[in-house]
Amino acid sequence: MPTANAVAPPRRQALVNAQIAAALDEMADLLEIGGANPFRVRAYRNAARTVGSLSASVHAMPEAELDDLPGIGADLAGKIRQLATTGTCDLLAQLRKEASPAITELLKIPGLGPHRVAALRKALDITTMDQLQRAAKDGRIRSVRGFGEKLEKEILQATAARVDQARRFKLADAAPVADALLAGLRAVPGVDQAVAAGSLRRRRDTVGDLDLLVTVRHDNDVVAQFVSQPGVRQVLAHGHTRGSVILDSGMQVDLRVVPRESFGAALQYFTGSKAHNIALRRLGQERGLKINEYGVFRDSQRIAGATEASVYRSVGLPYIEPELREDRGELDAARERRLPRLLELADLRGDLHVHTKESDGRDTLQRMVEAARERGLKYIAITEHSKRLTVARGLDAKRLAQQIDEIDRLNATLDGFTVLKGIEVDILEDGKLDLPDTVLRRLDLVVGAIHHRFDLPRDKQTERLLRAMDNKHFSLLAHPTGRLIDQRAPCDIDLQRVVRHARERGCFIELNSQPDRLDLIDTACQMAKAEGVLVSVDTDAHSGPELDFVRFGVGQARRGWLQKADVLNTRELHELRPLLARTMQV
DNA sequence: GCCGTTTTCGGCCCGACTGTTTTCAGTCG
Repeated sequence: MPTANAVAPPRRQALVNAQIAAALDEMADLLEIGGANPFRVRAYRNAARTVGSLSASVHAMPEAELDDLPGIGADLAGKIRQLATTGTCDLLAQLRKEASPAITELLKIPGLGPHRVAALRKALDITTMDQLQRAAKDGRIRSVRGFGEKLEKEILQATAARVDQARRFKLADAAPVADALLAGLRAVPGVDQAVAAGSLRRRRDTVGDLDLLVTVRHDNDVVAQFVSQPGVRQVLAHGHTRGSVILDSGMQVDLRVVPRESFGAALQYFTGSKAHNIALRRLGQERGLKINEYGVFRDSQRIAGATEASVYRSVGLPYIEPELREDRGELDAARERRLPRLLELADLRGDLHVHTKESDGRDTLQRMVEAARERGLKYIAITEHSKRLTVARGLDAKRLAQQIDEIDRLNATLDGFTVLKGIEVDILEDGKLDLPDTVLRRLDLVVGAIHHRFDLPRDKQTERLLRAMDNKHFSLLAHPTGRLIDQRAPCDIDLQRVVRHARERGCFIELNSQPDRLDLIDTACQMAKAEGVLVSVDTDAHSGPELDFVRFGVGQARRGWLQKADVLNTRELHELRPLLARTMQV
């Protein structure tokens, strides 16, 4: 993650949260390679994580407020302030001067940690990936104390295959792989339970590797079978209780085997996040308890571990949902008995962003209605693209008027289900909408979105969205940042300003459930909630089956602490209409 | 570098696996 490139000098010197976090991580890497106090290194990593998961912009925070953040004291607050305003800080500049910044890249090679990287620099003056590869080819690595032939060979392979590394997989791509592997594990004799843990269970938008957990009724060779199954490209580790492989797809899968009585402790442990677990174990420590993947222990006596709830209970806490386990305040909330009751799929009554064949969807209006009813929904909004988006056969005013009439006719035949009349109107570069008010005013809701000029500077892009919301017919801002996972970075916008403007104008913000969007992300959901703006969890479905994407949106919403009351489309239709009408009257 | 109903110093999460060793350090999750 931390690379020298991640903090390349931006146009203006100021850095946003993610860049500040990357800079802090880079300092941690450089300090670690330099042999600094490991706890000092940890302080920088903790600060990086804290800054990276903040929903508010560091840039706008006074130093005293920074100082109040957990794990950030006066010193780090000063460095963060310097990074935020000038783009660098004295320590970072000094560390980069002392060691080639490229040296942090070497930490990404499996098997190379800070000590070995430092040893290679000392013995062979290696500070870049190229130098490392050459040394491995020449057989010079093995001469360094602590290195051998095998490690040298692995380093050579890893440097050659670097393109394939550090890849993350979309949740929607990883989930079926996990399901198939789990089915295989359950078929192994002696296997009791097989479940997925890790970031998949926490419903992160992307998954770095799969963590699978198995309990066994009796001793068996489940790890041996796991590592030798078809589809495994490389075996990274193979022990009695743990196996680790890389699949042909490049995805890493880690398998852990624990006894049945440890299931809860192991599931808790391997679900993570790492930061959550560290904080939890610290709580245990304060009570004289040791928490590990086998249970909770007082001295050598085991006092909990069969269920996850028993682990949390041992430190005086209620059960914490996996999606919340990021060390973003959930432990405090648990202690104070104010954990949110998270949104559930069954809470949703409708979907406010749906396409049909009329623009770029694949199913007819009738088919989309049937698909929605089959899934227990009470309403959907048909929101085709507007005319600017010609590649999607966007509707002009005339075609939209025809669709409005068609929906009116259809609604007259429906019982217990309603089709809302909408549009996904393009927000033009100047913030105007792509269709005239004369037709927009006939709609139940106007969903607005950006589909071009993603590259505007922050001020202009933000203004563009604010102006769009100033239109009295505007209801809902769709996929607000426009990001596509692995393909397109989020637009540079001041999201907090956008959300506040939405509140003032009586508008709403979408959480788009398409697996490559998941936009808003979790921390942005938290921010919307804090600002009192309802989030609409929609699918943007382009076919009936895509309505099922909503489960990914619900996962992201749960990660954002959203409850039923925080979500617009949990409202029954009679509750929804006044909310939409209010936006239309502004 | 941070932090404190065991406070201003002395702590800071825990275990499996690997490779290079000959009892263990380093890495990883």
